[in-house]
Amino acid sequence: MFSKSCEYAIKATIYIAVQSNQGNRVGLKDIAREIASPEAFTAKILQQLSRNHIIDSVKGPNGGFQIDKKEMTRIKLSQIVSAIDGDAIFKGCGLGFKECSEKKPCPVHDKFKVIRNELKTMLENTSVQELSLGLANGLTFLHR
Amino acid sequence: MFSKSCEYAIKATIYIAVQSNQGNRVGLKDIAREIASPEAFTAKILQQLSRNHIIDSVKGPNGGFQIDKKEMTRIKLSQIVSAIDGDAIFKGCGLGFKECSEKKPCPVHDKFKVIRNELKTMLENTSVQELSLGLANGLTFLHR
DNA sequence: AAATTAAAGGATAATTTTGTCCTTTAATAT
DNA sequence: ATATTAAAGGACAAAATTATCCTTTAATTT
Repeated sequence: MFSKSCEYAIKATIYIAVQSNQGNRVGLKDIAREIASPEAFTAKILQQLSRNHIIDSVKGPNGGFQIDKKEMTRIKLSQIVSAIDGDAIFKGCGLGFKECSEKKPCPVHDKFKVIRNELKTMLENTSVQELSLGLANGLTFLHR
Repeated sequence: MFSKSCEYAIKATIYIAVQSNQGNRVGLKDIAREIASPEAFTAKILQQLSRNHIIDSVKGPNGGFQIDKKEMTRIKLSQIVSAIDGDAIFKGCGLGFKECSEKKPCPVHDKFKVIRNELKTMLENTSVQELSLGLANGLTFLHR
């Protein structure tokens, strides 16, 4: 569904959100350990998230990553997915056709459209804030 | 969403279905041309479909691929997807966790579950027969 | 200002997915 | 029986994704 990079991105963002809510800025090592991801690879992903203004990064001692509390409800899963995987999953054809539309649909177009739109809606309506709450409250988990 | 292999598999199966409904057995070259896929790569995929009893293959002169008409309504999209991509898309966690369950859910578990189940249901209830009709009737397309 | 800390970024490597080529096997037709 | 046809299968290659290592840049602390 999502690329590995995107999975890491979502996990990392949620973890950073939890920590930011507690007033903590977190470093790469911390994040990679917490979400069980390769450190250097995770660094690249965090860079992308930072460039896309999904997270903030601070260099130097006591540096690290954080998310502005006021922005946290604004950030939706869809933005993370778009930033890392692009928007093929929201807009793309189920069979990968470039030109697949209402007037020239592929065989699965109508059936696929329904699912794709529901996925899109779900991602657009799910905030990082919301997901971080479940994690902070111990209702959800980022590792086994 | 689906791998390239799986996209080819679905396209090929639908095309074979249309031809089988018209009493034609079709060869690899024909299929690859029609669905705009690399020939040798498509051959591998057709082998997998054949091994999984989704299509039948016949060697030698006038050989090729076909689908039993009586079986055609039985074959669902879900079987093609399972055969080629496995069942991660039906069962897997949205964030890729091995152990993600109701009692130990990942942060997106509840929201993702809904979409995944709808996708599963759609694929399980969509027959190749059904999709081949739209194509045969000129309502849907396998190329631009 | 100098030393230290941590992210940014470039280069490279491993793995997986996608794609190609060539030989073998099995069926049909002559 | 032999030749021909077309799928099956093995080995290999290219491309994309995932992952690692090392240097540079930008902060903070001393």
